[in-house]
Amino acid sequence: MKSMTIGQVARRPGIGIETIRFYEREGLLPAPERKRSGYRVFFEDILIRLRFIRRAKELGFSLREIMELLKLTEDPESTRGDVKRQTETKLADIEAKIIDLQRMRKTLRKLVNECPGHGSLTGCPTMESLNHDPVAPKENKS
Amino acid sequence: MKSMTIGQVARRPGIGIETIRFYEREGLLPAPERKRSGYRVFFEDILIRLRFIRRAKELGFSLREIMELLKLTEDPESTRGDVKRQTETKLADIEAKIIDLQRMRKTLRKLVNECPGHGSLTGCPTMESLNHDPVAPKENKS
DNA sequence: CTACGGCCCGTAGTTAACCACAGAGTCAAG
DNA sequence: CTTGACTCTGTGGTTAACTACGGGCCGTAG
Repeated sequence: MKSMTIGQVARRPGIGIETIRFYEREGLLPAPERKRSGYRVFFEDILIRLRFIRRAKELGFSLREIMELLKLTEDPESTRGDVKRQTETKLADIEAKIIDLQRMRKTLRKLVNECPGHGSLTGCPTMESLNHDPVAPKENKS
Repeated sequence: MKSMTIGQVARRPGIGIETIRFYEREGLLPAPERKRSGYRVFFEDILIRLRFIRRAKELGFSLREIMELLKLTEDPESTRGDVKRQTETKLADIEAKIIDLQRMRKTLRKLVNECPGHGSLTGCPTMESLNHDPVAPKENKS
């Protein structure tokens, strides 16, 4: 088992030393072993953990949600159904966001198309629209 | 000209008194008139302003960007081209976000479909995937 | 042995867009 | 005149996910 210092772990692109300590504080990483000096000692498994976290983030999971997922892996009672439910929830979240953004896109496209792109601002269709047209409300909360 | 207090302005759904003061501090609203008592005095035009802000927010503009837009309306030199450019930029931002989310959606859908939804976590395809599969990286920056 | 880089901890700052609160003055109804 | 609702300012807190910093050990190459 070759051990690593925090700096060696962080050397892998995309992770800062501070981030690792932050994840540890937040409970996303288990408290690592320490040398007598207090230096953290890491092994291969930390890399797996960090990769898990990074990939889940790429999929839109928040750190809080990732922690839920990680807790599942430690609970022998947890099932694939639990994981599937979380994934489905996140999928639904993301689909809602897409719909939201598509609505914005539609309106913005209309504005761009209507805009002559020259002339003074007086009567500018885009500005008029912002002043008067109702716009589909943006949903909130992730 | 009927005047309003800040409370009467805020009575319109969706705006808090604190928000109006916040917008004022941030320069999104002009400094209003005051009574000798110090009370702010508002007129109809504030409602237009607030509506403009709300709609631009619904379209995904940040307050900073909205301020840019508002500055344009006050600069006689500004043209529709200026506004169009901002709108196009925002449209591009939003399209990028949509693509990003669509990529996440695709992966999550795959995970949900592969998931049997029952059984222990050992060998759960979703967890395996998070541990091992490369996932298309999420773009960052708004 | 000394220098220099690595690591420790705790605290605080960052961004966005607010929300909350304390303590004080104001306004209007009765 | 009193009461209760409203408003004022200024400051601080919130959430998310880090990032930075200061002061002080640790470890190792030369």
